[in-house]
Amino acid sequence: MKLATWNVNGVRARLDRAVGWLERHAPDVVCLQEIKCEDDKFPHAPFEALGYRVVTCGQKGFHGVAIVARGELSDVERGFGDGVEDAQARVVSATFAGVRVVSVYVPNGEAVGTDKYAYKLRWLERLRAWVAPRLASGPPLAIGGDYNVAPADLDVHDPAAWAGKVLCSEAERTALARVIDLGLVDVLRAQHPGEALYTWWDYRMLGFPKNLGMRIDHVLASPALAARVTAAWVDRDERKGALPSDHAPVFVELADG
DNA sequence: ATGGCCGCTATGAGCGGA
Repeated sequence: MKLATWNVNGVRARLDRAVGWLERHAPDVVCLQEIKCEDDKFPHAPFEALGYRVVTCGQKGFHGVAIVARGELSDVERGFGDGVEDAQARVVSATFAGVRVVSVYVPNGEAVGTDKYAYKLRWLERLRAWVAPRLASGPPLAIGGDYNVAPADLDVHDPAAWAGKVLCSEAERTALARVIDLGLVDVLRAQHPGEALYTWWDYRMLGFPKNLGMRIDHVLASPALAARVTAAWVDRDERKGALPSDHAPVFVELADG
């Protein structure tokens, strides 16, 4: 099974690229982030024409996540269901081919010390609380998404410049580590230890040509699923050319379970 | 060349992203 996660930065604005990308790579299941539309505005027809089904958790204008798969998506869950009042659409889950697939869009956090930063840290704690019981029992988990956290300095093109800043601060790294330390595996890092790999490059300042990137998009897998990983890579080619997203997709290849 | 922000909105300027 080929799984991918991609912050598409507007599924309508990126429709041609997204369709071409699906045709070329034929992933079995994709976690999308920043669809930037309400559920009924998602362009279902071109996805269905390629044989995909789509579940969304969207909102107007901002954020929004989806799962796209070549087959049935069951037990769809939108949000955390934790009783917290939260108008932002940032998580959707569904079971596909025996795997609990989760698409997450962790808040950006704006800057350390802001209200949005505090919301980000709370959100990561809510994610931890959501994951814990689902890791203890149930189908294997694949949590793909834009986590907006570079886990280590290796994941940052200029660690000194970014030290203590949003995406790299200790509190964010600790909050993400608390999720991972439940027993998940950062699949891309596990497949490429010690290698500087990035998934996002700023549109400004020649970020991509100069490779001024960060690794903030991750696939976290439960142990049983991590054991099935045969390869993981960043699709840097998708960041090239006309009108790209500022994020590149991450692919994971899984052996049959 | 992999190129100088982009997508969104009760748009046409301002906000948010990371």
